[in-house]
Amino acid sequence: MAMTARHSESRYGNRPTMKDVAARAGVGLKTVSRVVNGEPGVTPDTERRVQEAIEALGFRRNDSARVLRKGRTSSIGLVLEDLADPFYGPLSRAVEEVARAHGALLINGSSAEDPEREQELVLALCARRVDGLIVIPAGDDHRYLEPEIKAGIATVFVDRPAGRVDADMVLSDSFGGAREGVAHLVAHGHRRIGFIGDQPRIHTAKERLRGYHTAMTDAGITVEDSWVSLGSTDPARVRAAAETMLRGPEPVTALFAGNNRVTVTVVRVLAECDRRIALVGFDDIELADLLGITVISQDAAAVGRTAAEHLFRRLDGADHAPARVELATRLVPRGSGELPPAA
Amino acid sequence: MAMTARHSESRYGNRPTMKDVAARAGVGLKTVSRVVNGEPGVTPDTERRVQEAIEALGFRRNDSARVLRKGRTSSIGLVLEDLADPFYGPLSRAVEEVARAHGALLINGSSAEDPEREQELVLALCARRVDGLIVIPAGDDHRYLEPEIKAGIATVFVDRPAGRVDADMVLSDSFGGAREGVAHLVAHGHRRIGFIGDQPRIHTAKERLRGYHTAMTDAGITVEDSWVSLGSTDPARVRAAAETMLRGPEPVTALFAGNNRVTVTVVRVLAECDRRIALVGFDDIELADLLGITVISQDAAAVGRTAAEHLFRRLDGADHAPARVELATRLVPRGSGELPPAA
DNA sequence: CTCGGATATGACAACGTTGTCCAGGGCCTA
DNA sequence: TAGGCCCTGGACAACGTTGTCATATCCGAG
Repeated sequence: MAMTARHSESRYGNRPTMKDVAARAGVGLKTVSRVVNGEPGVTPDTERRVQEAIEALGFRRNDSARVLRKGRTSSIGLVLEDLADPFYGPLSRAVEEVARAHGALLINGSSAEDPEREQELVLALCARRVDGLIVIPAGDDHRYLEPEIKAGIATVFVDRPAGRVDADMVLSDSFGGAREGVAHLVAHGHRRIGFIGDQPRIHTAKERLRGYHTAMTDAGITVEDSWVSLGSTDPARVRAAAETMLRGPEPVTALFAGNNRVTVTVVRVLAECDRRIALVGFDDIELADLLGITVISQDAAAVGRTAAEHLFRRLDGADHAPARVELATRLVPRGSGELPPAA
Repeated sequence: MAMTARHSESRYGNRPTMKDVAARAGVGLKTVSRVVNGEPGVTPDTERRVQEAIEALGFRRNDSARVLRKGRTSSIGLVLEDLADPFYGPLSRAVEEVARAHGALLINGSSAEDPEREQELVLALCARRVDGLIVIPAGDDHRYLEPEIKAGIATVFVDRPAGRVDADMVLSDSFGGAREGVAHLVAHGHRRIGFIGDQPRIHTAKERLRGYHTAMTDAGITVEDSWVSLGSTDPARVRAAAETMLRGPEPVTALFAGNNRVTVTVVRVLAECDRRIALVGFDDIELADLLGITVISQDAAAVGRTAAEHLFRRLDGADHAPARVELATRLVPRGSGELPPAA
């Protein structure tokens, strides 16, 4: 007898509608709506009958229809680079918590750092009429969002600035953080300091590189080309870059890693290295305290929370000019950044 | 001149509809629909006119209305415990990739291990008529999902079995993994082995505890009550538990940590400890290789991918009885689990 | 020249909900 | 008892899209 079902011809597998509930309870359609939405003006007795019918039929309101009528989806979209990256998990969770406090659901998507995929995702979210968008840009041209923003989809850009579009942004102080980290190495006696970063088309990567250069210049050090490596954060490439810098007659005595993925690979390389090389990494990492890795820490959860709060302030009607918030980073000394230059 | 806007009275901030596009292009409503959906039967010339109108007005199809008509949302819901947990990031990302391959978006929510919040989230997703659901259960009674499942929302439970409901499940072999890990410690000469786990109402926690007991019994060891600690994974509690087990006249010589959060805290405690205590943890952790932590590893991405593939197979019409898949775990020896008992 | 048939297009209903508005009935007051 | 008011409940339109079906147009064959 384990057959039947699944040959239903109607959508939603024949879900009951308010009309069905109304028929069963012997009341009008609108009365069901009132009960479902907790609106006043229904006698306890009627309400009970309606509730029973709802229960019996397994009715659940169809939010698609509701949205169509009301014009608000109570959902926001978050487009980031990669949910699997330990930096974005807490960020996303923080956004979710704020959304929840405002009764909204969160739809997220990973752009995989691909501008085209970013656009595709963002526009899909717009088609669903999310109330707001939080975007960690992969591309650098967001003019495609102009009609959407004009049409009322509140948008906040995070971590990297929006391209060619005027909107709210929440950033971390990449420049200042990198500068501080490199200066920290300088203060511990290093002069030949390597920098391994992400692709320079990424804003944060560029800013961190700039921080590195500024700190070096401030210290009166001329940066040699071989000390800088930019490109993908693919472990193989980072490993090769690090090994190159550590070889040769004049190897670097310290490294600055441009983000968490770079740091992880560099730590692995250094673990196999006989000399003691100093290291400061951008972004904190779980267990970095136990490994004694000095980092420039940015609070991912705070970034997410700030962005989401901005977003909902907009949704609640805030009407000021687009703002740009920059969150400070924090140097967390744990040992690796305080090593003196190896002989 | 930076005023105006934002006083629009209509919903969606006055977004143009197909009707508007039709009027502007001088064609019928349905023709616009055809163009937007790439349906055949439109002259190139007409299509061009419609495209221009779309461009000029900044039209974007309203998917809410579309969903109402078509009955499919092309979105799936994922309810997990905490997106910020490094175990769930990759899992969620894997689900997203599969969804993307099927043209669906992913809505996720964190239950924070609260059954009530789980139910609230799940039902909100059902109200939005997600096509399918992937749930990492917080509660142990999912009968509330019965009407939804009956109504056609495909559901796959992950990591922990569903409560009192017949549905697809994708689990890791918690029992076998824990048993293997504890046996590994036994094989290295340990007999007084502590177990620190999560709340026993969580299925995986219970299974891992069972694996521990089985391995101990298999080795002919009688477990003392003081060797086992179950409860929240709050660092303070775990720390206290570990410290207690390591104190006293007959301290444990090895610890088995029930999940990644417990492991992290235990590693911290052991780092402050003068004796060398062996450790095996359930779940892998970033950089665990560098710290030499032996773990029972489960592939979060594989779990997510498997679950999502099951889900879409259902959505594509698979009609077999609910299946239960159990994924194997893998012991990864890295040093901490191979330490001999301290004197 | 006519007819069959393909092709392009539009009119209209329907999806399930909510907002507006009106009707009926009970109750209070004058 | 009439008049008015409040309270409850229902009929109906609208939200923006898609499916169905009818119509207009055009082509080629007979």
